[in-house]
Amino acid sequence: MQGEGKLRKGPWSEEEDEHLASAVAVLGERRWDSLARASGLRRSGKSCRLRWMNYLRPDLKHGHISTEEERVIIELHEKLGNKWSRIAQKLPGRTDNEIKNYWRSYLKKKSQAMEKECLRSTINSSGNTSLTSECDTASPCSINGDILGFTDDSFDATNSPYETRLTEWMSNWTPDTSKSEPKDEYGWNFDIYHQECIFDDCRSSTSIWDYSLWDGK
DNA sequence: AAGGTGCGCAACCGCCTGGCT
DNA sequence: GAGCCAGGCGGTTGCGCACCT
Repeated sequence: MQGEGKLRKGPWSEEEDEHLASAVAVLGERRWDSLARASGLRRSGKSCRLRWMNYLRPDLKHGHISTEEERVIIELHEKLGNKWSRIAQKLPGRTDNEIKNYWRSYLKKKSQAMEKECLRSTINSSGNTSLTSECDTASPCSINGDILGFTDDSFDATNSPYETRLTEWMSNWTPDTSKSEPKDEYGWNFDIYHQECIFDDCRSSTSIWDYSLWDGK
């Protein structure tokens, strides 16, 4: 298609950013292939669109996801699943890519917390560290070792297609009903995190963000 | 100080969808 | 209705940086 040599890939330079911004100012946010050609940028239309949408758009927020934004993401993900663009529509200034990346790291933290909880429950109930029936029926441990056929070391809960299954599983799982907390006003259950804190005798938090800041020491 | 490891994020890939002819 | 194409979207990869040992 592009008869004028190879298209550039990889990170965008400042000059390219400026060039793209000027082109968008003149031609508008559409016809990205034509825009890419007309601007002289040796980038694909897709690449230009992505760079503009995810980085250069003037209305974008840059920086950490706030607690409130996090709440919205969790709530909407519960309703919509991995519909990142739909979720992003509800968060002005945030991109689908940003939310998707955020969710992946969030999910990773969450799965790690659950593995800890699973181990803790086992230690409490049996006095040793081997997995028992408490963990091996429907927990991350069983997903980890039995159902999906991963070893503990190789398991990565954030990778699809297991991500979806783990998400579904987590939305239903209550690790220890004797210590369960009521759901908050958004219908979200913080059991896992509270129990981690109880275990280390440092229970003071009431939000998942608080937990994510806790480094387990 | 150097090497290893984990994390965050930008960017790419490939499939899907909708509009146009 | 069929085919084509641009754009949209979700999944994945890879790089750079910070932190740890």
